[in-house]
Amino acid sequence: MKDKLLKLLEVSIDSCLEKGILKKTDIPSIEVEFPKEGSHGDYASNVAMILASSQREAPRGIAERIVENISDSDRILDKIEIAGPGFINFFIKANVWAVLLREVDTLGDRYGESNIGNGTNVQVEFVSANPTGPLHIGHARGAVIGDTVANLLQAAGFSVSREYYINDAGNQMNMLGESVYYRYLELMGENVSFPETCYQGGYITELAREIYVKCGDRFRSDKEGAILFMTEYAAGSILGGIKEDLETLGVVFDRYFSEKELYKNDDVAKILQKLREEGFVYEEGGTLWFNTMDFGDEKDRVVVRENGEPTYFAADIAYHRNKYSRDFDKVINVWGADHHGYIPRMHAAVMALGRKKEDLEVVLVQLVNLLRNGVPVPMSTRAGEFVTIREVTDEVGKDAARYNFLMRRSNSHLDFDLELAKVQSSENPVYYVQYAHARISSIMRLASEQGYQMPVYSEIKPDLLTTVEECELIKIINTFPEMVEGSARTLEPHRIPYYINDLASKFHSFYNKHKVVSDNVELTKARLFLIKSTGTVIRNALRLLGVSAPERM
RNA sequence: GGGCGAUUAGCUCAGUUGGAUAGAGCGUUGGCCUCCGAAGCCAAAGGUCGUGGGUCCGAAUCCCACAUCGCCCUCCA
Repeated sequence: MKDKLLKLLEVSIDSCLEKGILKKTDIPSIEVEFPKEGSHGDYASNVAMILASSQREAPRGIAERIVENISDSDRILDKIEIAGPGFINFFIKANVWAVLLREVDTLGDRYGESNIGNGTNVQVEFVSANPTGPLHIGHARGAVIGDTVANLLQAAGFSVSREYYINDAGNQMNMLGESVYYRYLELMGENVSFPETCYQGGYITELAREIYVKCGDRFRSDKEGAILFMTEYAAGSILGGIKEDLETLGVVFDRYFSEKELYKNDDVAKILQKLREEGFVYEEGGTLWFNTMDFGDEKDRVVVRENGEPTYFAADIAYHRNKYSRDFDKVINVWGADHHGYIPRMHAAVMALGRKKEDLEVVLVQLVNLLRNGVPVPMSTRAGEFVTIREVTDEVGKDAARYNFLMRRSNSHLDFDLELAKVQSSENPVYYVQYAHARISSIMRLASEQGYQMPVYSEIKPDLLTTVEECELIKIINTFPEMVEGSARTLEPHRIPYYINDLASKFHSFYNKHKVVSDNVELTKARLFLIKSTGTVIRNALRLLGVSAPERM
């Protein structure tokens, strides 16, 4: 509908130019938007006001001429008004709205998809937590946002791959092995003082016990061998647990990429050599520096330490080079907001690799404040006190967990209240939209008991859907594709929950005002078609969020 | 001290990238089930968009300064 109006305006302006009633200046891109106020029409355009400065003329006069030259050949317009400083307000005839539903019917499950991605290969890297402990609530938010961003991009026509980068090569891995080793010694009755720098969580002791049961005291006097083995064992076991936990959230990756591989294949050494050859790095004080300041970073960054070991950053450069070598046109990283300081250096790296800055986009996810009945739940990774993803999903369920993570802009702090999230009432927004879907299903069940088949578009009389509530519902259904598109383009999944909430609200209003199944057969068919379309959109939207659309609840 | 982000109704938050009288949910108050699911609907009350300047026909949105809060300023990951 928007496109049609844009076309009308374009044609009109063109003919004004031909007739010479408008000066041939730069014509800006025309915009049509939804006015908030009902009396301002169904759509409004501000072209006249934008043209005002270049035409050197009052906007209202320009608007008048544009309106006079609009030829509404399809006869969709009820009237056009010029209002305020120079807005052109369009009023659409009530009986043309339902025509828009045809598209929902023909596309079905695919309604909402677009092709702005045009098959571009995109990789979304997210979670990427160290395999040194179970995932906590903050990781869960990143996981759900990353997964949903991937869904959105897919729907927008990108070819998407989900990847988890396993930091299994640094110091923290030795620390993990050591932690298990000390617990292991404790189990055998040795008097050891457990270092403060080690991982304190109870899962470490459990791993030690497992190893003790399987291997006995074999490692008692072989500290080096023990740590090597236990690091490997613990990392594998913890990663396994992470994968299981992610699955309870509905998050599945296409690939897990190990940092160790980068060293094994000499990728880190190779990229350092390449940077050296191309003059992006220099030596100073026994360390190797990357000149990231040349790319806008606030200081240069170390890539090889004084002790000869490459930094995490060096591995990350190698990793990103690897990504681009796999033909990803674009790479999206979902990071915790505490890493925002790393964006400039990563962009520098990407540019040094000969890529455009835009080929790497970073989505920042703010920390989660976990509450129970409004009271903060204390968490400290170091002390091993935290609520894991598993505990959250067990308690509140996948749907409520995901929806709560997705409701807010990812770049703002989130209060996640365990009690609120599992309450099955109006305080909890998930149920509001799911309820709308269940209600639609219920009406359709009733209708089919009375012998109605679910109608397709060609079987209904769209002219019958003309009440305010019906038109409002159709209008919002019609904006779903552009909503998905915008959400994908800006990498802002939170727009979708807001949209569905609106949609559900419009549906409920319609439901409370009008009867779907009535004595009037034609009207019943038309309305059944309307709620069927509504259900399709709710289902499609919830699918993007990874939330189920129940038929009963 | 420097950088980034935030500041919108009592609370939690949106605000379509500069548009008309700033919105939603929760909470509060009052209505709506002999009738397709009341986990719902309708209505009311509630605002100096942190403060002060500036740009613009027009600012919650863009620019500058200040205030408060958070995060980051490792040769840790």
